[in-house]
Amino acid sequence: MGRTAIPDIVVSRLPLYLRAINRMEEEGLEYISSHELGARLGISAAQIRKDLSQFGEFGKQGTGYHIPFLKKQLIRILKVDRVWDVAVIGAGDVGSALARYQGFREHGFRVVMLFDSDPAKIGHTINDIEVQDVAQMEARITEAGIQIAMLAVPAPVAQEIADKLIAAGVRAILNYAPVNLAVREGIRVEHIDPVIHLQHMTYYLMPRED
Amino acid sequence: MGRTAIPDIVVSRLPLYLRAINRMEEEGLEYISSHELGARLGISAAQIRKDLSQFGEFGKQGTGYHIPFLKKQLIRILKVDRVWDVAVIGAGDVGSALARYQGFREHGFRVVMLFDSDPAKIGHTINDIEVQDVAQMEARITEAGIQIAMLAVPAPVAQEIADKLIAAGVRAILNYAPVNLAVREGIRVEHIDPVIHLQHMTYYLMPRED
DNA sequence: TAGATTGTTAATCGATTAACAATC
DNA sequence: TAGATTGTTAATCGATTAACAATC
Repeated sequence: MGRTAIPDIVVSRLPLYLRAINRMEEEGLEYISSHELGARLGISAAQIRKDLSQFGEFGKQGTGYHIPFLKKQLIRILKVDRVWDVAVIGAGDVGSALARYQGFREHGFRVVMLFDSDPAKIGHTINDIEVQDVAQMEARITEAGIQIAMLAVPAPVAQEIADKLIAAGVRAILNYAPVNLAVREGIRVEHIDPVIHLQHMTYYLMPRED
Repeated sequence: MGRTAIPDIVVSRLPLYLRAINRMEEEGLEYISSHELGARLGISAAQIRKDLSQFGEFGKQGTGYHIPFLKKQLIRILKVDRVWDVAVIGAGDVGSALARYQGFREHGFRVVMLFDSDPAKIGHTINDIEVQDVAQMEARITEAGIQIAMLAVPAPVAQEIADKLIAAGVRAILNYAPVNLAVREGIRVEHIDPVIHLQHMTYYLMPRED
């Protein structure tokens, strides 16, 4: 039993396909070929067909993919055909922006808790979400059964808080702190760090001569 | 002439190596082996040695890599041995957080301009950076010779503004808007979108049964 | 029907890993 | 010297692309 697992690199492209498909649906398109979708994403048509065929036969010869149908399939595959509750840790600039961001809801996510250690912030409300004391974090996340956290705390405390999140049952962490988190098998961590992206790009830039 | 170019996937790992090396230097470590560095990053020792050897011989048999020396080399290779001026477009939650972020400076970047279209924001100051009218953007970026921009504007206007940035001489865009930008050859674009990461992770999560 | 495009197989390409001589 | 670890080559592994029969 059990077909061989889908390569993670394939899974990592599905959200990009979904985002593009959403956009095309907004534009009023009804069908899209692998070629057109690939052109938008800078990916080959063959790769898109191969990726999608891992999950089923979603297209039709001659006409391509029906956009509403493909959208539905991608949403189901990525398990965002429900709303996932998310906790945000850290109510600084980044954490506040995440708590306020309106784009989560329509893509399967809802920020339901926000934690900080600063007494000046605790009790205040951001986008109708009360800032709670991080000391309560483990208990509150455990009782709510939250599986996803976004970590926007200072680098020196990120590992310690990540450990507590995992102890509380969190299994996926989107980490905004510029540190590599050590986590046990089975815990997903992804990283957002603008400096990493900028340094990647400067490799290719030429210094201005002035 | 011209050796074959370094694969981009190798370049993309260098900032991660640099971040880890910075951390180790802070911890007071002096030497690091490819094995230890790999363990921290979840990368094989062989890959680290192979990656670094693309740029020179930075290690020593028996002892590994001298941390301050390797740091210096990575900084040079990534061209962050200078300070790059960066423009931020959009003074909403994300743009403001970027303008305030203190972590850029020590890694080679400095936010020097901030633009928005909202008259209520123009003229105000965020972290000593004046919010300027986006109508002035092209002129101001051109005259300052800025090559790097972070784009934190609403999705519907992102492409249009990206086109103007490129016309103004920008060659690297860190795009926070959830759209795929179409850019000509030679322009670097990288993407930060929390929804993409969250949807990647939910693929692997099991729904709570409750 | 003719044209277009899928899903899939085989070929190609590129990246990672294993292994080890060189050497600190 | 003995032990450790590099840089590099060859082997392996996996991902991407090309090609095409099937079919809408």
